[in-house]
Amino acid sequence: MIQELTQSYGHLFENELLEEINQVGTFKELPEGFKLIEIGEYIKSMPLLISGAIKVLREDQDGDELLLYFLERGDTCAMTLSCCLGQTKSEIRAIAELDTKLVMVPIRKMEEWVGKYRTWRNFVFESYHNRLMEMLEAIDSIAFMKMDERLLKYLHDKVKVTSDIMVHTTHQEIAYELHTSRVVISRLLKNLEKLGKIKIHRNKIEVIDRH
Amino acid sequence: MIQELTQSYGHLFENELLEEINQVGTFKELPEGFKLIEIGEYIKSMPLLISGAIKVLREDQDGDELLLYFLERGDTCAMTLSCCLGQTKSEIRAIAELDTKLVMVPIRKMEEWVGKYRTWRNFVFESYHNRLMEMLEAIDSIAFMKMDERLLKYLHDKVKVTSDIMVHTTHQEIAYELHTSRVVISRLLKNLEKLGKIKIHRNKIEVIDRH
DNA sequence: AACTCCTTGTAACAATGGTTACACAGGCTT
DNA sequence: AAGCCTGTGTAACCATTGTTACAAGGAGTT
Repeated sequence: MIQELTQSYGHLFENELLEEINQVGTFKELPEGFKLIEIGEYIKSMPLLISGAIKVLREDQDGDELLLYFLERGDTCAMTLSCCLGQTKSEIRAIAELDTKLVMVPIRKMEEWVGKYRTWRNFVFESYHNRLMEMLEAIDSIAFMKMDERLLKYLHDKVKVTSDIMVHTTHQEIAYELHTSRVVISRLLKNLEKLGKIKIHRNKIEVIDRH
Repeated sequence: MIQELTQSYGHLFENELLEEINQVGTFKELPEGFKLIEIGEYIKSMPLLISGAIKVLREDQDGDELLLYFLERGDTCAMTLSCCLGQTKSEIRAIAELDTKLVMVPIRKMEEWVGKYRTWRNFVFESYHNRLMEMLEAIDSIAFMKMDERLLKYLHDKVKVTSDIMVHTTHQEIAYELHTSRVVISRLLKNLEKLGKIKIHRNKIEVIDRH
């Protein structure tokens, strides 16, 4: 696992820290769709992403979902981190968006390293920063954008995360993640198709106007 | 200033740290309405709240606003912190909601203390945690609640922050902070009044059904 | 009292998004 | 081919929110 760690985190951490991570961390490969964290669960370790992507979702009391953001290579989940330190339950759900490789690090070590390694500390702070910025972006989308814009942004984001202009999703799934109904998504997708921004296929959408 | 610091932060920090804060920090009293931070500004110091409250707002390109959350005694602004460490511009606007006392601490010190004081480190992490949770709450409100629920929540939050069941605000101001129009707010307030949850006065709203 | 400014009330209408209901198409199994 | 399941298209309708326009009230000033 050490070479994969070095590849993704070598520019951030010194060898000593990489070595420690290698020793206490557990390497995992998750298939697409695998649920890492469920709302209400206690969390015992923290993921360091090597490859693939994780989507982070919020849910309300009625079970309505909303996509918050994606984690990619070099990211960690500050929300997890936050919950760990506070010993609180997870407020979010995390699901592998793609086949994903990552290293799970026990919380205890994580705290120890914050005191021990400056680079780790910076990494943790930067992670918090990134997550805050992504939350802001999520808020912007919901608060200021209309559904058709949100939909297009959603598709572009998916294209970026998966590196594939074909978004393999059903209208119903999109509806869940944007917290709206399938009918609305079908309607708006049809419009986007008329505008030449996408092409609708069965079980997948081709994004044409990426930018 | 040391006694005010001790009062608000004595249970968190050791005397040595309190002493340091006392030496490098600047004590400030801000009148209600004072703008601490504007979007796009660079930030050079970090606020530690002693008393009063700060409201934190987000704005989109068209100048439309949205209230994110309040900071109160014992809080600091993780967003500020985040921007400091990353040397990026502020993504938010911060305005004194009440007459407010606080201590401004230069960034440099702040970073130094993260390495030096365990208690400070914990404080900073906890602050990040709290801010993330408040962002989640904001997202929940916008994504899952209808405008009348959001309005009632807004009023209850104001009551809590100001410790006053009279909310001294115009309908227009509320409309700005919830990112809707004055007419909508007037309409929904009238409804809430009919339901006996509030009483509408000129320039202020009496919240009856607090819980 | 007359005037002015700010705030609130209200009606009428438009736009967006949510709901229900149903038809139909594609792909798979039997 | 017949049957089935899932996914998509579409119409009709409703609810919520946003917009425009105007009336009127409260408070202070002249």
